[in-house]
Amino acid sequence: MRKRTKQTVKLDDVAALAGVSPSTVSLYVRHPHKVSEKSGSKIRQAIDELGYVHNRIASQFTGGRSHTMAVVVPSIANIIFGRTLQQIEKRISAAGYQLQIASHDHCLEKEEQQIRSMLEWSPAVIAVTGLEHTPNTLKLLKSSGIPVVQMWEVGGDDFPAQVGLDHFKAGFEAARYLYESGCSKVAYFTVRLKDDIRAQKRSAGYLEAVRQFGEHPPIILDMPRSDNTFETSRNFLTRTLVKDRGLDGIIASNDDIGTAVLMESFDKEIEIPRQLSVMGFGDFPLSAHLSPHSLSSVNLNTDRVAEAAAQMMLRLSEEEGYRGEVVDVGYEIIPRGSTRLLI
Amino acid sequence: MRKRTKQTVKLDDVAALAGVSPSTVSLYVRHPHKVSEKSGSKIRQAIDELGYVHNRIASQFTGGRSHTMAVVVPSIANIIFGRTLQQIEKRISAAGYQLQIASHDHCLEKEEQQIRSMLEWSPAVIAVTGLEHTPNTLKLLKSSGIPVVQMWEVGGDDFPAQVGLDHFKAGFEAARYLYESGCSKVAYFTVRLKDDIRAQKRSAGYLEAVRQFGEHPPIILDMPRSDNTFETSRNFLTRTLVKDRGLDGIIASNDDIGTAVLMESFDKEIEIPRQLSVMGFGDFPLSAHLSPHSLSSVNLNTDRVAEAAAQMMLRLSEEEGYRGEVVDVGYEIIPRGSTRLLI
DNA sequence: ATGAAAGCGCTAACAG
DNA sequence: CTGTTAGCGCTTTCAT
Repeated sequence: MRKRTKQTVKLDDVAALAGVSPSTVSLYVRHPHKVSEKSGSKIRQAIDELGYVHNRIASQFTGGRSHTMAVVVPSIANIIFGRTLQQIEKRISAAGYQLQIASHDHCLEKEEQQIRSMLEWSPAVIAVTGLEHTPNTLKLLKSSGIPVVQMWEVGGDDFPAQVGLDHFKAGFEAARYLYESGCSKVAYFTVRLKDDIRAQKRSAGYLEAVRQFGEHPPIILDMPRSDNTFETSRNFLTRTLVKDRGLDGIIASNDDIGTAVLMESFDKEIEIPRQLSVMGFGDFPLSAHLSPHSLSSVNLNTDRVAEAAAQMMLRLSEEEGYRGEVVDVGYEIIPRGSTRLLI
Repeated sequence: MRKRTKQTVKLDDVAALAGVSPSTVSLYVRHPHKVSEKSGSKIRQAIDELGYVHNRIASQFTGGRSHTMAVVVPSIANIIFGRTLQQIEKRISAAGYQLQIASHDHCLEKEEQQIRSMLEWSPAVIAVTGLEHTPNTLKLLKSSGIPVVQMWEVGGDDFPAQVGLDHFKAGFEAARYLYESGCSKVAYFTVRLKDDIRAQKRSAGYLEAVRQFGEHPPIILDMPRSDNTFETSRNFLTRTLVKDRGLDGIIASNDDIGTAVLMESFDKEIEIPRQLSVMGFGDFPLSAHLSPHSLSSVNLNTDRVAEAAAQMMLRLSEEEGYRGEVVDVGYEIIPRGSTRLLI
């Protein structure tokens, strides 16, 4: 870490040039309208002339108010989280906050580290993903006193502020839909089940549905991590169909997997949805526009999660006494061409 | 912004409990091995007992060294930028830096604001997207003295540190490929051309190719922004085919558009690639795995951009005197099922 | 290897 | 509305 050259222009310099006191300049920088127009214009001019840049580090240090917000997600590249981050960034930067982002690739130990680092910056609020964390993470969060928003799930009582949905129920309903639309043997396709807790919950919902509606043992296909989900998923489909004769329904843990299944089905001349019905999760932008068969999916209400999260983050930061709330954004099964109509 | 309660436990408290001086604790926190094992263990114990959290704000304020890095991109949700951010985050957080992200949706004025905000935190390095910026942005960057990495393009002499590729050439070559593989009338499909500078450059390359190889006026289809690129692109394809009879090649400004074109072609029973050839940009993960026709695309070497950018950011921060370099990652045309083979 | 002292640049009372 | 004063919590010489 190279040492920054000591800041050249500081607030005092501006004050000197403008012929006012430093505190007036400080006030102007933060609340321009609380300063008389006369002083204001002199200060503005001095700032321009000197090229002064407000030093937020010093400001936050002294003032004790935080102007950053932190978000910790499993992955930035994942389309779901990416969209969420995008919306959150937009909202909070408009409110004058800087966004800090960290990811942990579904590793709870790494998450703990990342959260620990975040807390060292004392952000105004921190948003985390999911209900499950290491005991230490929970303790850190609690003792930091920094408000926390939990995103993507609802439940438990570790987080007074949360916005998400019940992944178990979503998984259950997706599978139920397939059975009720005439499938008799439904499998669950997923990647890295061991790591992805929400995928686990959805698959647990699937298991429950198999128990209630299926007359076959559960079939969970847990694919290894890979550079390309589409490729892996395509490969696994064919193998599974050989191994599990009579399979006529697939729940895909996300729409990428579902899309891959559809592509492979086309090549293998599997008739969708009669011979094989496919239901994804996430309702990705492409899903509705696939041909020849659009992909049925469970809409996880990404936008509502992002919006509610951003809103809560802002309120938690600015509203004294507000503790947050539990927002269940729900989910909706969106039947499309890859599944049969309900009977 | 709610005021943080004054930090409970501070370095001095740890020092008192451990029975050493504050400066020893300070040293320990930053370089544990520079403190004797005896003092070290006492300090470690005191930290645990008190639940001390190192105050990075104060640390950075005093020390003048920055432990954050900033990245400014048009969009976080965009798959290309998302993947880049993911990789950068991983690399720099491993090196002990915190990542700050801002986006501006291709609006250069907003970019200026975002960069201005970023600079107020005096990050160790700032990474920006593209060569074009407002004059003010350039001035800000320059006068800040903070090292800058420009990503996604190469050229000009505003940035000594840059990693990217020549979008004009990529656009030119993509179009040339179509002509050489037998197309006689090639159109360019894009979204929000007015805003996306790199898409403009690619389209300019297309224009040049039309001039050289085409015997038809250029056809640029600039679609309005929309919630769903796939939907819009599908709609526009059909209309264009009606209007521009004889169209037998399409360059899509990104693979999402290319994918949509393929989907629509299937529904409209357009024969790919004989009747219509399609070439995308970006080589998105799905493109190779589309059926019945995989999507030919121009690989923009996202991973290399991310890696080189991260590496340069780290070096610029830590290596005295290093000014960065220009890395042209190039691009590769990847012929697949949606284009004919070269003759 | 460790300690004492001197700020870093700004904001927060308070007084005027 | 503006100025004065006193730190915020840490790092950094420079001694020891």
